[in-house]
Amino acid sequence: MAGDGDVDMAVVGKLLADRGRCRILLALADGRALPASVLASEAGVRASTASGHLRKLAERGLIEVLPTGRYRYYRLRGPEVARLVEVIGRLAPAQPVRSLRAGTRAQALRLARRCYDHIGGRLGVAVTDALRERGLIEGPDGTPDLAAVRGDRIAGGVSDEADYSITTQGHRELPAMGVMLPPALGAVRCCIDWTEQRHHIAGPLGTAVLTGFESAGWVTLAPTHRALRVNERGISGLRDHFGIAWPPAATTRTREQPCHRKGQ
Amino acid sequence: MAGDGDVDMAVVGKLLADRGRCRILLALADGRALPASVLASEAGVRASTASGHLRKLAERGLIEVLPTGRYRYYRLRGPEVARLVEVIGRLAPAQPVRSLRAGTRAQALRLARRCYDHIGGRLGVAVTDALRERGLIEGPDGTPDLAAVRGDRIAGGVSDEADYSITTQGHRELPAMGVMLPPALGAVRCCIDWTEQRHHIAGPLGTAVLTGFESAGWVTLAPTHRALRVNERGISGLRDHFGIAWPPAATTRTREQPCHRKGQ
DNA sequence: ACGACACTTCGGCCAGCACTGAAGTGTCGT
DNA sequence: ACGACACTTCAGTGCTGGCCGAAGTGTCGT
Repeated sequence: MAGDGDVDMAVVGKLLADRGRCRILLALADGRALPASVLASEAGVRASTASGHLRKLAERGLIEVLPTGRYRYYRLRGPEVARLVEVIGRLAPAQPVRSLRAGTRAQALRLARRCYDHIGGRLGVAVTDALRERGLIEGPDGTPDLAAVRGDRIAGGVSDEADYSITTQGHRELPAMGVMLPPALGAVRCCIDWTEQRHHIAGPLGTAVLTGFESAGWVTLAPTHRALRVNERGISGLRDHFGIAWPPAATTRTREQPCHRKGQ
Repeated sequence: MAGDGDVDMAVVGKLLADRGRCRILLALADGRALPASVLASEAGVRASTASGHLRKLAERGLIEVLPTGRYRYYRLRGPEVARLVEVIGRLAPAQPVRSLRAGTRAQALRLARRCYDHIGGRLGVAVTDALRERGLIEGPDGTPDLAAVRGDRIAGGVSDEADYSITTQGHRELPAMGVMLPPALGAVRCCIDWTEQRHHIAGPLGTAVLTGFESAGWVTLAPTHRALRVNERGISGLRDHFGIAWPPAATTRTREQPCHRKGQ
């Protein structure tokens, strides 16, 4: 009687129940394709174990494989998987930082990272803020950043997504700023950054911004992980076109995981 | 070195790795609060087992408890959890139907169900179609239903969400149709129905439509599960105001799970 | 042709966890 | 005050599944 004919979420849940597999998905969350050996070291397990993980993930359609010579490159299978990673990330606690390297790496990720097809971290939020301040995009009825206003906890009821839209001014000025707008572009999807707890642009506009930045040579993806590095040209570009001072002043201390305190 | 300081998705994944717990979440997916005993039978386990599940889910902030006398009502904690259920549901396969009761129940769910704060199933899609055909909402650059056009598989690259917006005509006519528009309403979030593989309205407008239907007494929630039943008044209301013939002609056969065929 | 390399499959080991019945706590009806 | 009821905690049991090393397959460099 119970749950028959319903959807069996547990088969996907089991895939997400292992730390190693989650690390693999997280490593792929920037949209790149990575070989099995890299994913094994990313997951912190031997090649044989990682191979089993990858097989299971591929069987369920969460990732796909691109065989290339003796390497086998894996990548996320479609944007819905990236969304799944994002949504779970918002509900999950942070892992404790156990080494200096991990600390600097975590900080780099907090600063700027690639989320499948758009920019996350402080840079993503800063760009979103800049676009709004300059009137290129606007929220529903022109409200400021909802999440920032409320400053809520994750479980506390922050509207999970807000829908901004591009203003006529945005349509006019954005192409000049290196952001090529795709022809069919209605509203702007925004999701909440799990490090910043603020809205940042995603969706088609987010993709356009990221590709614009990349083709202008402003940002480059770190070789081993999904952190984005802003180079000299990017720093001046952000300043001149967006009014963003980068890197940001280190006013915000490394804010620890704001999530669920245990036991009610 | 691996994954430190990153987000630990596995702790959430472990919660989703059990069929019983998933059934609990699914039972709560309509936004209601249910007592532990009901959730136990829904999950197909003894009360003691269910109690353990509920404790774990509550500890991680996925659900919250409302103690009322000797009953303890549980409900999802916030819309992000409902989103998580939706997102996973789209990637998960259907459970096999093992009984006649389960079959009719599954069919009722496919027909119309409540998804936390909006309508899903064929009814949700039908309403969305009706609103678009009558010019009350429109997609980016007025495209028809993207998912319907492509007819794609889940993993095949259907845009996971599209953003529609309300037309001026919609702002004028919707209130007369019993749909009270909230003041701040920019774009319309749409998500893809996991039974219909088509867009249906969610977000604020979805909530407004559902509450409009409910307060007009058109639909009622089934007592034991999240299926929505359309009564006489609802049938005529849907016909007169939306041009929807309900119940729909049974042209579309019970389409089986369209998901991942195993092994590439 | 040879070894080095990337990756997979297989067998065995061990930990974690879902499940239950029984016992305990708090609440409701009479 | 008493039993019925909703729910929780606890101790014991059994299975699922992650992990590794060793061995096997296919690919690349020289």
